[in-house]
Amino acid sequence: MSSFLGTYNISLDEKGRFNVPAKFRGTLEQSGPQLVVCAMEPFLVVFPQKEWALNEEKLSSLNAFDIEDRTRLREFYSRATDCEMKSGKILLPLNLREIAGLKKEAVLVGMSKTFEIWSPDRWDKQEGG
Amino acid sequence: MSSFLGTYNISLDEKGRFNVPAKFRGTLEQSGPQLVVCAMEPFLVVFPQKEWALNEEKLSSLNAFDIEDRTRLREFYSRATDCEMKSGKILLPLNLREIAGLKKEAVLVGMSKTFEIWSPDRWDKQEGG
DNA sequence: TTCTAAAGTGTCGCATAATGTAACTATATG
DNA sequence: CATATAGTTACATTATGCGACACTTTAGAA
Repeated sequence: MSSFLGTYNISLDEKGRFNVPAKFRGTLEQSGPQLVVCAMEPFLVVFPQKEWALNEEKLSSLNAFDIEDRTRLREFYSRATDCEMKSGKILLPLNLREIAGLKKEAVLVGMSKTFEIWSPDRWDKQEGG
Repeated sequence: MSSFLGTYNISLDEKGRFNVPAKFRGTLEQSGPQLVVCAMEPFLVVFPQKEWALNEEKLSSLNAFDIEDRTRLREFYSRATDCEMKSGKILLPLNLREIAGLKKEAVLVGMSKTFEIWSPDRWDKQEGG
């Protein structure tokens, strides 16, 4: 077990926090409350700490002194935020909510090792299309 | 979690200091308050002491008798300044502020092991483009 | 040296944002 | 229905960012 599966409709409070669904909570707690949220264009991706570390390893092959490589690294890191689950909740920073077009409602989508956060209308669009 | 992530809008005081965001502060404190700030053309890069040392190692593989290598080394070292975080703040020397076009506002961009400092307009330009 | 201006440093308080707690509502389970 | 669990809202508490100000140090001129 312990992988993120399924789709959940959740709501954000006025500060941008949401309750982690009970089934996700168990999976998250296995790797500690630390996690990284990263904007990937139309949606957000939540990485548990370990999973993020694996990603960083892949990125470490890029050369920080090469302009193009550095730009790619920047795109990735600049839109990431480390946060943690506290009292069963995760706070999404304002800038990430804006990038993802999140207001009051959101859709969580399990992706096995990670899960995604969509705005409901974007989700419906890509579901329908 | 000890890596620099995310984007922060910060402001410089009249002396050119800025408050290090709380999340960066923890990461910085792990390697001591000592750090090196280095100009990399349109922006500045802040290296914690340890990370700077690793970089020096890499650069030491360059050949000091090769003109091009030597030029790269010179570019790198000549525009670096060592400074430190004091009372949670970092003072950016005037010459570096001028190189980066910094006035009152700035954008901090996490790059995992280091972070960058941009002037807001340059940052918007490279984001949009 | 002494004076003066400029640059660097520490601290405090306020406004705002982040966080924890608890109460309340909804949904599921038997 | 009664109970338990999950989800939501609201409010109290705490932390953070930032400006203001005072003090210290440095550098140069007289």
